[in-house]
Amino acid sequence: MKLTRKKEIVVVAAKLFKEKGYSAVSMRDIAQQMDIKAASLYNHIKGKQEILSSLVLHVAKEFTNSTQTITSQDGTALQRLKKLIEVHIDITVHHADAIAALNNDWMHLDGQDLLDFIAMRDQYEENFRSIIKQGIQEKQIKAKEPEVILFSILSTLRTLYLWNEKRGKLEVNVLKKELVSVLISGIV
Amino acid sequence: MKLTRKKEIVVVAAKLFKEKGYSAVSMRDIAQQMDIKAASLYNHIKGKQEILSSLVLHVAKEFTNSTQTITSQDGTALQRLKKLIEVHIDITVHHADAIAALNNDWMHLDGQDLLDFIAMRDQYEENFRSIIKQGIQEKQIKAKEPEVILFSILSTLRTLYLWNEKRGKLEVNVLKKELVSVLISGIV
DNA sequence: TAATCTAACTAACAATCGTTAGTTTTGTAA
DNA sequence: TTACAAAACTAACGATTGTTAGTTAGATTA
Repeated sequence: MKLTRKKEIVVVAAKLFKEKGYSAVSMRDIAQQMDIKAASLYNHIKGKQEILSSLVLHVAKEFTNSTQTITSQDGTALQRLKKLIEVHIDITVHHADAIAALNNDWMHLDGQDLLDFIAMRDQYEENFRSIIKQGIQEKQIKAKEPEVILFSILSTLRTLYLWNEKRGKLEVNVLKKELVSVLISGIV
Repeated sequence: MKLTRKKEIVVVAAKLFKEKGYSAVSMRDIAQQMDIKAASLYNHIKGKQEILSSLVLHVAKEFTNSTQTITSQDGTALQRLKKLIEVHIDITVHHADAIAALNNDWMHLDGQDLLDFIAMRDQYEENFRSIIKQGIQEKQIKAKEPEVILFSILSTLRTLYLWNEKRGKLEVNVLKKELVSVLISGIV
């Protein structure tokens, strides 16, 4: 497998992107972190853009697939919502750095990659929205503004990558249970 | 007042920073948006860093002051929490672009500005945390992991600047009421 | 009118950017 | 040992970066 070295670059780059953003990280920064020279990176990747798109599109696909699966399976809206939150937590825990790029650096994708990303993002959001609307229709969810509910839950899930570091001793299953409870039942 | 032109630069820059991030926006980009040349910007500002720090520190102070006021006034934890959410919405609506920089570009501050920002951010978070702990102690808030509650509410508020655009016809007072309800009482 | 100030300009700087070309080292298989 | 491929290297490129110096046009003040 030639994948080893390339993936290593992507992983190292992701960590740097998370701290300073795509534009503020130079190829020389990435190379230095790997104890090689910048030019050597080009033995393994086509360019800086490829690092970003590997990173972002891969995890975006994971989100889209998971969400699609949940939407296609049957279950009540709340069951689906719970599953959605749990899946989101799982992906976040395993790809925290990539999610930073997905949240903050997607606009630096170009050409078809950018279009693909936006399409996936829209589809993901639409799936989420339909579950909430289903819940309101079935009267499982209190009929508030669906967009406010969508926004609140999605914001929390998307920012989770930042808090996962501080999660500390909080075990993943505990986090899932707590977060599902807070997001669905509130805090009072 | 000589402030006029400088503030204009800061406002224009904020809008660009919001879309591409601080590092991806050049002085020439900012100048072009104002129909002048990059060098002319330096008649009004010391440099790129000053734009960022004006932007970020100003709104950071506003958050810190508001939070400090709420914490020092008396009231139940839930009353304070509600007030906190409302204040956050007000500031967001009036300074959406600055908040983008505060969320995404603060790490590009340097020297004392960076230290000041981090201090304010920590203080803000600590005030928030103490209100939640107060609520748990007074049994107004269900005793879950306080950090999970803090994280959930703060994430939603901090990302609000992104959704404010799409808010559309949703009036500010409606948004306040809905968001307070969703964040505190949940959605079921 | 003359002097001053404001805010724009042109031109250029040193540094850094992503990237390419060509070369050398290193590890593995015949 | 020889041959080959993988992966590193040096050197350099054209473009862009933030910024400075010196100048000029237009408005305000003395």
